[in-house]
Amino acid sequence: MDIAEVAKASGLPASTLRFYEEKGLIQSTGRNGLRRLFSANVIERLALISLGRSAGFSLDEIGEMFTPEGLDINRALLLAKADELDRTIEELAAMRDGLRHAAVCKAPNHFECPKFLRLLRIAGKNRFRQPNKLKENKLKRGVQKT
Amino acid sequence: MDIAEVAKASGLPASTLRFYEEKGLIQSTGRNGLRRLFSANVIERLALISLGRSAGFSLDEIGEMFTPEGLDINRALLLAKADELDRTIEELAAMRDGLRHAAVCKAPNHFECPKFLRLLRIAGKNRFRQPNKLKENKLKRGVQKT
DNA sequence: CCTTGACTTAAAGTCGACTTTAGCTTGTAT
DNA sequence: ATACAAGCTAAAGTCGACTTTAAGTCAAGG
Repeated sequence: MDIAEVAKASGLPASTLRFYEEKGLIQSTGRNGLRRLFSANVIERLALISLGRSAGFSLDEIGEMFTPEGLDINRALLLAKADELDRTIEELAAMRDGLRHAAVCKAPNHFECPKFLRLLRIAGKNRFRQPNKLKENKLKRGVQKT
Repeated sequence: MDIAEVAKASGLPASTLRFYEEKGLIQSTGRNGLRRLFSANVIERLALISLGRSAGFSLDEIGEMFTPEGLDINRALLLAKADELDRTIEELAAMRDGLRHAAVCKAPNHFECPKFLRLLRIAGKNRFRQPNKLKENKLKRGVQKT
């Protein structure tokens, strides 16, 4: 299949496919002139990559999970990520509760509110970040070059 | 207090404090020569900012919550973030379960495993990202300019 | 008075995952 | 045979939140 077909089947733009190939995450099976040719199983591989990304793996980490023959799941790494997710989930849950409290708390100064102070303590422990432009990108991507 | 004191009290590097001031998130009360002077309440403000970051707010969003007089918590925004966190937590939990399953699943091809396929479906819905270099940065920061 | 170390600024650099651009090349349809 | 849409490459740009760098200022201690 050519790159456009892969793009359509995987939902990823061609630029991303080229980028992934350059990174060694997928391979093309050959060329027809200049044009890359892919075998159908690249679709599964891309699904795996998307999955990994969703689970919080970096592209490099995902790359390390693949062996020449195919995917070689590193079980220890999976379990470590799962544990990491557990910790993240706990922190996010605490934050969520704190936010809901803050929204109704009527203490004039939040620093006098014990719940708020607890929240502050939790927050101090860790910093994580989330992007906030993902949907926009998805939308743009869908609309691109109509 | 001068910037070094604020840095120490807040745990943030001076460069970050200047950056936040430039962004309008904090203000200095004046100067002693070139040097910024801060009033003590900037510490609380910084705690609030760190809290917001931990809860997933962007600096711009945090900025919008402050009014000239101080902080003016936008309750609707807080609740919306809390709901967003709920959704994120659900997805992360599904991912975590999927990872744990994948680590023990012995199906030769994961695409034949229904649990795995369900995971794939969930992953397809959303993409979120997490950084992976935060601790390193923190460590480096502690060691800097010994 | 002079050194010095903490502070200042503006501008550039970093990180990860891509996207965009500019300028070519080519398979395919007419 | 020729046009042209679709592919190609290398390089630069983007986003957010900072950090780093280079070059300059200056208050305070000796």
